[in-house]
Amino acid sequence: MSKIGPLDTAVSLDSYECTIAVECCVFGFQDNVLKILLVKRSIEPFKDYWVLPGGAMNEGKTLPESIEEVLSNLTGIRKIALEQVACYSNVERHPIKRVVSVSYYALVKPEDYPVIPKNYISDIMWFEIGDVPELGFDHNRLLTDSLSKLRDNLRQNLVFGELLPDLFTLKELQELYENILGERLDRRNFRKKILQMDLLVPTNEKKAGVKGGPELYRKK
Amino acid sequence: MSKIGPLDTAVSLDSYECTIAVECCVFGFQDNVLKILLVKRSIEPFKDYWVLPGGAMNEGKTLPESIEEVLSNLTGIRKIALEQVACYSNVERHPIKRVVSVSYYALVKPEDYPVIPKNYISDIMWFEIGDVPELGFDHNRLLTDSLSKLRDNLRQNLVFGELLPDLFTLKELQELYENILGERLDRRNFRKKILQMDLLVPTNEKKAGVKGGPELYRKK
DNA sequence: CCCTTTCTGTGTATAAATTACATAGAAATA
DNA sequence: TATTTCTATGTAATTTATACACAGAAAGGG
Repeated sequence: MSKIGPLDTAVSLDSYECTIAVECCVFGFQDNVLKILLVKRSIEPFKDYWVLPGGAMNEGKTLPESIEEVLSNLTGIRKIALEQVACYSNVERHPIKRVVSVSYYALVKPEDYPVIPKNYISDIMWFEIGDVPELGFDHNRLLTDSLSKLRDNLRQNLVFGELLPDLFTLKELQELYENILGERLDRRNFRKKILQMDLLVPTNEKKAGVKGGPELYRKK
Repeated sequence: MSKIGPLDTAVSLDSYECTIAVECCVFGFQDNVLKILLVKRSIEPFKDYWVLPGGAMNEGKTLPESIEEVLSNLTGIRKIALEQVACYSNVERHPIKRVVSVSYYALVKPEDYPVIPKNYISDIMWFEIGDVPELGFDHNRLLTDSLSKLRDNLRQNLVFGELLPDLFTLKELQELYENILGERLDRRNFRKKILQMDLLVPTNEKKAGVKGGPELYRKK
């Protein structure tokens, strides 16, 4: 019976316990640029470093629920679609204690959540994806992995969550794609491909204030 | 400063701790069928249920290291390529205590690991993927998710780990693909596609005992 | 030993998907 | 009202994926 010894650990009540944290890459699209929400730590370790918003999993809550709680406290963000990315378990990834982190990403509209302070010195801020500084812990790695997963998802489906307003032009959607994928796309081919996915509905409304008077679309 | 309260949990030393388990879908290919290694529990909860091999993460070990330890104890399997699949955190997924599980999959050659007992009543056994019974905990779900991920990976790259012997024919490889993907493939188109991936090397050796005398290949 | 069976190995024609590319019309601005 | 800058659209070329048939080699049976 010793063969199944290791299995018992799944039930034994004195097994090693450890803090589980959730970290979330909150992506937003604003001023035609993909942005990421970061928070600045006010305590050690990594005091004054920017990191991904996150925190410990709470007793009686799942990981997504814990994320929602963290984000809700920080920004008022709630009920957003979360995508699980990966789990990080390196022993020395937290300098003080053992922490295993599970990362998620979320896609939101920054303008829906007034977390952007007026001044530039702040403990919570949207960063352009190209301007992300060195982050605390292994969070640059988490961000890279989340972005990869987002790109993969975007290439396959048409998932852009809450990144755009309800009504948007095809050009705005294309610019979102170009921003996330980091490559330029042909306008006509993009329109063709997106429209034949049959996930958008034209509204017959025109966007004012823009030359050409582009048509507005909405998600089906 | 209350805004960043939740963040502090990542460092506070009295945060909620919880058991972290790793579970592994060990896939093998034998007798031309995709199989999965299951173990039978000898203790409650889910006594006498089959489950995925797994166990608690150990102090000072990463999750992959913990998996390797579990598998090494069970089967002598070691140093295998693991792919992380997902993390499961439902509160009631373990009936006795809170356990968060991270699942992985691995691809091995069953014949390398003599875990198959002579008789059919056993605590560790390879199951054909179509004959998997109702498993303990939420392990049917974990298995489904792992299989999906394996299929996705197989469709994109040429990843079949240790599922085949060092030397194999293209037909054997094709049958592996067909088994995992659950669909039939055209022989000529499959050969064309696989060969132009430039990941196999022909050996000029012929497989004996098979009509037609097919050529053996090896992974580059 | 020969005949039959069953496997291997190969190429081409067709369809589908992707890419490249240019012009005419509408709205804004000066 | 002239100019600018955007929108909207179709087709040809290329690449990729799919469908499909026959000749030769090895094994097995009589």
